[in-house]
Amino acid sequence: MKDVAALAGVSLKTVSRVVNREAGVSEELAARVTRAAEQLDYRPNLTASNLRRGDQRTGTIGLLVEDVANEFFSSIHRGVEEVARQRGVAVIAASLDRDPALERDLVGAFASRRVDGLILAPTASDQGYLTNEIRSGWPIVCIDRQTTGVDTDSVVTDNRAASAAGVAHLLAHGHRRIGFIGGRSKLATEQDRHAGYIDAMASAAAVVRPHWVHHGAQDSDEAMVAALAMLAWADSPTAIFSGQNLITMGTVRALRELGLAHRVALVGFDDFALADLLEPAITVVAQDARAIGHLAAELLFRRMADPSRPTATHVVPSRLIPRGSGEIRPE
Amino acid sequence: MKDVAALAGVSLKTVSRVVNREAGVSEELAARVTRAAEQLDYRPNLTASNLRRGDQRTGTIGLLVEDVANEFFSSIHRGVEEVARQRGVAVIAASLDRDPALERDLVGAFASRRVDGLILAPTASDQGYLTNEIRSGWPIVCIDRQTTGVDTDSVVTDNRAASAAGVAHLLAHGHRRIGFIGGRSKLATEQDRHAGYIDAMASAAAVVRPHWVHHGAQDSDEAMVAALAMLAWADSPTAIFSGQNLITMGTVRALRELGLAHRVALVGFDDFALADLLEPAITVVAQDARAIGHLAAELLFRRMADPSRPTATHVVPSRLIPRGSGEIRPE
DNA sequence: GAAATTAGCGACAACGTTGTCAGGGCGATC
DNA sequence: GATCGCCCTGACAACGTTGTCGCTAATTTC
Repeated sequence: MKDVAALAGVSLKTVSRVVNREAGVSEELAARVTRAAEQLDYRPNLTASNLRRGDQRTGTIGLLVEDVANEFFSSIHRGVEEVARQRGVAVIAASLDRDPALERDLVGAFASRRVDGLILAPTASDQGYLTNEIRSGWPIVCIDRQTTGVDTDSVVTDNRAASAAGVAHLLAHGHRRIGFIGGRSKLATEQDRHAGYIDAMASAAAVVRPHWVHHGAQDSDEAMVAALAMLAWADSPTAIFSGQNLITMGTVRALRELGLAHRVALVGFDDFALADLLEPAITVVAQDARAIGHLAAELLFRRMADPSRPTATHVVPSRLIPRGSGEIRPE
Repeated sequence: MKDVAALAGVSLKTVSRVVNREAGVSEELAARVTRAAEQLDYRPNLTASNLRRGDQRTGTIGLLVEDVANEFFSSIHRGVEEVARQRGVAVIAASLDRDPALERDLVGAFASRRVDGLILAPTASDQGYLTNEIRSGWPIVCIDRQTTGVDTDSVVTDNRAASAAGVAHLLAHGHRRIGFIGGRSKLATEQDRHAGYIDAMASAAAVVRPHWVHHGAQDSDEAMVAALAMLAWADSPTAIFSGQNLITMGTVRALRELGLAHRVALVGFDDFALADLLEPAITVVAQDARAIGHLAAELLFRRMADPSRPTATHVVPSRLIPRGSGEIRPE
């Protein structure tokens, strides 16, 4: 900028005015400055600008999710990005890998970077460490799971009801022996989905045997192993409800391996690409990930504009998409 | 920081020293400062720090890809993130949606943010606009496609050879009438994959009819329409080679719809989740997206450390994974 | 015991930008 | 012809840090 000012023969401030399109610069001067800037290939330094500017905005928001490569979260990312782009705001994303310590570290790192706001899919069991940040007015929106211990805006699915609906669908097709395969049981989403399963089973007066329930499947492979084990019992389930997209995929693998894909029913939480092309096609309880991203970002910007507005929890609808695997009847 | 200094009764510089763990502060003082910082919930301002620091590093790198929600690119993102995290560097990602104007805009935006380096999957047909940035020493690594018009490090697949191998696989299984469905023909990747198709056909002296070749499928749906049209001809192809993951999915849909999934062979470029669970399972020419992300990030950091090193193009291997759809023989 | 070294700390300037305010020029008004 | 007001423009300080250097007091060295 100094160089531009020198080349155009004007003061720093005038260059600043031209760059920011402020009123009050004669056309002639503005043209001269613009020419000089182009000639020197000048790029304004946004970080310095943000430092000096009153509002302290960095034009950056943070997004912390379980894994940016997971279809569900990458779709959320996309949704967030779309809203942010309209406002010229950049998105920094990172993966937490269900590691609570990492969550705290990355939140700290984002705070140091002064991101203007944070969209967080919490993985730690308690977000008490956020208390100070929130009190200081740092805008935070939680997605997928709610925070515990602090009060933030959040965008969630009614996991319990959605899960109960999925299980009820299986019950309605005549199943009584229904298994549940879930992820890390410390996560609230996980617990809610399990609770929904229990709810549905209870309201149908269906018995739940311990070996029909598996918690803690971390990925597709672990889910497959769990499903294989579950299906090895003499009184094995005639239907399975799986708590998450990767788990559903693992379960499909297990059913295939055992040649049971057309005999054991399956309903999965979360939709995924190609679910409709599998044989049988997979019935799922679907969340609209991109819409979640949109909404979360909108809420974040609304809170940034007005930090004092009361926090709210938005429950986005989920819907059951029957495709075949969930409509298999018990033999 | 001022407040911390005041509370601890020391100078700003001392606080700075403690925060950065510089030597030369007595234990007692350091403890006092640390306590004060905690009490005030102080977070260092990284942007100010970077501004002042000599090296002008923001601890941020940019990643520009076609779509962060596309499995191929989100896996790359993940790979980049893993390398960046080790160094305490954050990743800003954005989607270009194959829009050249957007590419220029976002590159400019990232330049203004002073990201320390850029990983770019080019979508514009010419990156001449980058000349100045590169000359000024801005580290850039290109992935997926090479830049044209400027000289950068790049990480690419040998699209032409890989594509030829895929088509040769079909030829080896007795096919002569092989179709090609590709994406936007302006993209270099696209052209190379098409060229590979032509190469393989030519070296087998197989005829290529114009209506067996479709360019410009932008998404899964368009690919499906193209495949349906292609398969409607009297001399329709007995096998199809598809140029990208979304296109493969659309083609699968078309084959299903026509009841040809087990009669028309299919080999796709790019692997995707569940490809092995489809019926038939889909034979693909697979790139290791995460490895591409790793390598690109490593190269970027190497260039950041030594801007003068000569640029190089790294060709990552791709491999053909036979799964069933590519081994169907013509009737 | 004096000189030299070292450890510990602070004052000040600077990074690249913008907000504030003051000043110069010029036409309009009385 | 003096005064007022307006339009441009520039000087300066400030944003939150850290690099440089200088100062004091304690420790070591001869």
